[in-house]
Amino acid sequence: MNFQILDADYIGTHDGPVVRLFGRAEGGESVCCFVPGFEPYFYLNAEGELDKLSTMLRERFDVIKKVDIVPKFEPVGYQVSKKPMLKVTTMEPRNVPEIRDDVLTLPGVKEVYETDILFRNRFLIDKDLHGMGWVTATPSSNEPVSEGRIYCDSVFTADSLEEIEKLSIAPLKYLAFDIECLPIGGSMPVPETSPVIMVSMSFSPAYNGHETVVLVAKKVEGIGEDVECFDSEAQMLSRFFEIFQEYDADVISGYNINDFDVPYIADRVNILTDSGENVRSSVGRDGRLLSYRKIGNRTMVSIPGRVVVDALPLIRSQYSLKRYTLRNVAKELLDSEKLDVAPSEMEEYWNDSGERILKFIDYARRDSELAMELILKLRLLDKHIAISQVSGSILQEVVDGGQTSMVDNLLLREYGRADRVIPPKPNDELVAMRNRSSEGLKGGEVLEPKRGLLEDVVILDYKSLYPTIMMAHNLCYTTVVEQDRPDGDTIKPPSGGEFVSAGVSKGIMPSILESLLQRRTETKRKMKATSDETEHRVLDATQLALKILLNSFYGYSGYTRARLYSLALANAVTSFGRNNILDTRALINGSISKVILRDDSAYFTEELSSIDPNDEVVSLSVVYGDTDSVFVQCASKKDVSLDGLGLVGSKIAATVSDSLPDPMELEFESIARRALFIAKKRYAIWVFERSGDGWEDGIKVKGMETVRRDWCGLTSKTLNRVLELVLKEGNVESAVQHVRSVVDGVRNIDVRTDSAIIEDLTMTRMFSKKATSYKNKQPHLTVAEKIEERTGTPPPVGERIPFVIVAGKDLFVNRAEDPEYVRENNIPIDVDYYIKKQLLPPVERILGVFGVDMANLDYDSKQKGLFDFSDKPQTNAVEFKKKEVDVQPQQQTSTDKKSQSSLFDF
DNA sequence: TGCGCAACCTAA
DNA sequence: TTAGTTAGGTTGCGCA
Repeated sequence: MNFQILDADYIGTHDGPVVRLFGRAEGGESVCCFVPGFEPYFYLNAEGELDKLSTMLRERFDVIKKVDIVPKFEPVGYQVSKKPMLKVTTMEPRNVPEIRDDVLTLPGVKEVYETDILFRNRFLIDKDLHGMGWVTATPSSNEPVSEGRIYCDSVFTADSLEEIEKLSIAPLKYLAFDIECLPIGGSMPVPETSPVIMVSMSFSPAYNGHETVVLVAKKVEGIGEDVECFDSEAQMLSRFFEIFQEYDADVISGYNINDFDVPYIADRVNILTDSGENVRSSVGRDGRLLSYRKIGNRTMVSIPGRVVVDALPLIRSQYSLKRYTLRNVAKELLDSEKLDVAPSEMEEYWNDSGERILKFIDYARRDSELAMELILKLRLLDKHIAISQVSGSILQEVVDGGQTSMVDNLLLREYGRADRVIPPKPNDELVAMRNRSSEGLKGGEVLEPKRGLLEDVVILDYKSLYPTIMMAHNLCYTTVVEQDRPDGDTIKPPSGGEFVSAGVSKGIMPSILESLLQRRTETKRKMKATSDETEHRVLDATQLALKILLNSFYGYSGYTRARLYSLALANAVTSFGRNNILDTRALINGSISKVILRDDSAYFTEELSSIDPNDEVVSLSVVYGDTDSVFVQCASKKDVSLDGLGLVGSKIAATVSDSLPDPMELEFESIARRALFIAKKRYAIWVFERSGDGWEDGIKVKGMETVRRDWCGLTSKTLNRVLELVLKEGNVESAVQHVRSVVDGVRNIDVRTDSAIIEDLTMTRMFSKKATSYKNKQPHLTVAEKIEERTGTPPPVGERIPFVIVAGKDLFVNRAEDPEYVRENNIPIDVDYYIKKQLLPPVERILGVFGVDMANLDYDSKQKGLFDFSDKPQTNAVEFKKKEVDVQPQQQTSTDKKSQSSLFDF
């Protein structure tokens, strides 16, 4: 039987541990496959006589099943040869963590390795199986080991198990749910007092013909057949769990279920059970009851055999939004409206027996529908499924965890193959030491931008810079020269240290990266070849997953909580990177310097015997660069077409790439017809990218206020318009006019008549830590406190808090207010703050390039005297701009070229 | 007025 | 038993 591995765990039996693989088969059946016979173990590094130690271990610990002497490399450093270590096999997986500390106290024992690998991961790694990978299993005649009912269509013990190559994804079943609770007096409901009154469920594919089902804990007349009514909350919840198990979903979803719905239901079940009701909350494929664990601030939910996917954290990490309420997310990402009953009105709606209760039911239904839509329409899981397949981690681990677990997984696999052991995760003490001992990790190089408006800038970037550096220079934990001296070449990074060359010993990490890169290239090739849309999507997710993994290794190496942490390695990578971008700039400015365009080809001067009058000579100069990118300004006497600039870009890319070791590669990315550099990491460009045979244009903004969530929408919108006018139309005058009209509008805001404007004046900031650990007061903290005063509950840490600044004499931070409250109470906002602090400074940073200043913009300012106010600000601005431009020689040419175009056409 | 600091968010 | 990294700009505030 073939099935895709969704989840894995193990159970203990009197014959030792038995692994359970849960999955979904090609034909659509859910599968639970038992695999006996795999044993837990760890490694031990000791000095002295290993035979004696081995005997001592077996005598001392009766949970040790056997001890073998195996040759292994230590985790870090180039080593000429392996050394004998002990492989300790225990009876039960839990024995490994139980005895690891005691084992360390035995004489001669130096270190223990791989003592904290979850048994299911150990199994998957050793058997070369992967999360979301397909396996073919031969069912055994043996009865499946059973600890009670398994909620799967097919349950069997496997004689043999092997991974198979298969691109498709099994027909997964999704269930999204959402609960409604009855708040007492309009405040936040708590399980101790507020019952669950409705449960809304959405299914994909449908459940008995229903896409949604709503369960209601009271009798209601006039409902449809997809609404079920119950006499009590307990009966309703029992039905929920019954449907849950009957439907047998692979993916359990909802919005904020991890932090709210799941704990709430679990708590309610306990409360109801304590009061004598009978609710069995069976949800696992092994019948496990619904439960959750609090780890620090976060709630972890796991359901054996299924994957719990809360849409909220996924959306938080994948989309940059001002707010992550379901209402806002639905509006921004699905363009659909969430329906709501205000908490204060809920009781009224609930107690109604007519239209309002029906409305309430429909609203509830909508919430689980939206969660399902988010998962399916935004394809939130595709990337995670691909990462699971590529890294080998179980899907739940990929969804919940970060990059560490995927890198761990890949490293464990390859270290194992190369007979190297891996240390356990560092304890807090070691982490503290690593953090303390910091000579520090230096990062990427950011080139000083040439500020102002530039034209014809070719943008190039390094393809996977850090991974390719690691490959090119064989940088790895396993190649760093520490204990043994190599007999052969070494590589000395600019940061210091020494690594053996690939000729001496190829590093494990470079090998992993190479195979990931190769797979990515292959996947992209397949993508181009296929015409099947589903296949294309799967391949696209796969290549993206490969890219994410490629880029995770560097960060891991400099992460103090990583199993393998090496400052020498991480610093080697970035130091090569810094040198590389500086060398690239020198090469382009220096020996390349000019490119000549002739007959749709690009040449260097030395490639041509003479310069023809029809040749276009393009002079190059690097005007900006950040870590792995270079922006090259192209100056020419004549206008150069996009295709011409494309040729220049490709010529530069090829030339620079040729000068670099494989597989480092500079790629031509795009062309900015106009580019405005404000500061490092802050710029806007009118960019043209290749699209089929032609070019596709757009405006790209980096780092400026338009893309920052702690600035108000009014600023973003105004700035975007200004950038568009300046970059696309070259029309500074219109930009100035636009800003003036906006400023005018703000001056005349009357909150009482125009409460919609509040939306545009709202800023948000993340409530990033407990209120007590803030050293300084913050505007969003002020609002958080006010909300707590008003409702009794503060917003949770991690939430983005919206606020506006209201009029008054007090300190800025104290005048932050909840926008909702401002709307309801018609509180006047601080018009001056919005003009002087929100609108004008960012605008001035842009228009200042053309000589426009505050006085030109805020012409209606009541404090005219503060600024050097001019009679004819608009003319002033433009004349200044013209002069500015004329002063710069690079732009002299562009002025000539474009003197008839809109830039100076006024 | 200038400076240092905390806090935020972004680029890569 | 959580969590890849550093570089960099901007703001508000308290203080010399």
